[in-house]
Amino acid sequence: MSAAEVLASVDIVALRLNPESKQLQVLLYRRERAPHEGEWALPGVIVNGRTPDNTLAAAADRAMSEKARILPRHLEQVGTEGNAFRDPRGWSMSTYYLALLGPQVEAGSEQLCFVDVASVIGRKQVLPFDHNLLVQLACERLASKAVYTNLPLYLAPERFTVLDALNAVQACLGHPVNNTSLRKRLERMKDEGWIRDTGEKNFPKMGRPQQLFEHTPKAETPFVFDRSLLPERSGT
Amino acid sequence: MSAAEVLASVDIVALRLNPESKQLQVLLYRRERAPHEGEWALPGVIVNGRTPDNTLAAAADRAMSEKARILPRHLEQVGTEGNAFRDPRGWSMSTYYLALLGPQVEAGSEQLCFVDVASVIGRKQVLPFDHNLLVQLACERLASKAVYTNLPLYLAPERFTVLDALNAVQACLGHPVNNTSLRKRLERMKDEGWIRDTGEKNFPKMGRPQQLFEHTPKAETPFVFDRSLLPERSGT
DNA sequence: GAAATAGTGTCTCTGAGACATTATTGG
DNA sequence: CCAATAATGTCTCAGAGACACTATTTC
Repeated sequence: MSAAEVLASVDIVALRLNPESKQLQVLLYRRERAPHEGEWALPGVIVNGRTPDNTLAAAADRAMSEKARILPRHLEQVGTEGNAFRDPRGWSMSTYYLALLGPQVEAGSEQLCFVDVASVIGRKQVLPFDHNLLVQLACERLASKAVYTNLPLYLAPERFTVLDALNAVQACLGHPVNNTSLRKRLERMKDEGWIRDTGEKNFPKMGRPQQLFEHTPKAETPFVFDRSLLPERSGT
Repeated sequence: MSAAEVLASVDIVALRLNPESKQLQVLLYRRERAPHEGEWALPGVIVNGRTPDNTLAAAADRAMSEKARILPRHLEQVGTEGNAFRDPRGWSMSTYYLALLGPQVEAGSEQLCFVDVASVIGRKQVLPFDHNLLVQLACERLASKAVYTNLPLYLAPERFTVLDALNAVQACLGHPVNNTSLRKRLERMKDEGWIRDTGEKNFPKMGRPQQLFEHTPKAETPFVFDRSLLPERSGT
């Protein structure tokens, strides 16, 4: 049996919105074992018949609970990178997941930290293996889904304002989004029972108070809008 | 090294449009080895450090060329199923790809055949492992992309008519599509250089001849439309 | 009351979709 | 000429997007 096998892991790209900068950040875990012991990398677990997981999804859950100690609001498989070069131990594959966290989530441990996604994708922060690439691909998945689903709302506070939602969408897409369009989308989601107006208000330092909404997803699969928020068709 | 490893494979869900019925069909391969020797299953290859592939994508290419002996027009990774139950040999994973073929492609061998996707998804045709599920998930990926991209055109003949394109889109989506909308989409693709009017005509048995177009993709990534062909928002 | 910010209303534009009209073939 | 089918044009509708205007707070 051994001759037919390969090294496999599940890695998590867990994202949150930095409450101050409104930029996307990714959760990193300080590796306890070689290779790359002590370096910051994506949290993940090895999978095989000897680890406790019966499925890949269970392994992803275990990576979140054991390593990250955070229950994500959203978790989906993005893809699998497998090749002969990514791990010094030989041919290996990583099935990587996108996890979305609320902005109030803290690292809360010496083993964990959040770093800006931009610095990871821009290679200013270099991660071991091909983890820079995995972060980039997971963010691309998020961006493409943010165009036509409510996925960004999983990054907003539990009770959110229109501005919170706008910040989340813009962080995912990487470009500014029309305020009116977003309001109409929220209005539609409210009509369909996906968000609720709590009736309460948030009182900023200045200006009119903001309505507080609550995200009440009706299904595992995200809410789908039938038109996109694509920036513009550039004459490619 | 052996204790940390797992059985991994790449499997291909290769689809074509049946030229007569205009229904989606999936390519099957008669298994040469146990388990499930002699049964019809998805074509695939084992991956590990001893097989000749340096990457998963290379393994997918090898599965197409060695087993299916067909060069697909489009090939993309859909996901990875991994668990303790899907293979009698133990914990295993399959990274599965969606491949799109032209309608003129024939099985051309005793080892290969095409069967209707509907009978696979409906479990009238039972495949080994979890291959029924893999076919279903790949078709769902195709359907969701057909809503807002040109992916169905990879299933149409090289020189296609509007009706060919319509049949392809409808087969992917599983519901009827507005003729005017599709025409406008083709018009837009023509303006952007993604399809070309050959100037030639197809002469059916009766009626006005049909313009013949040619698909001339400008990139690996599909053409993206900014509104969907979703059937209607049902009051969920 | 002024500044600041949130929320509403209105208008335009684009593309989906329904449908009528015109065009081009074979019999 | 008629049947059959393709191609074109017209109108409606919904949602993105721009922007003016109104509302509600703090200082």
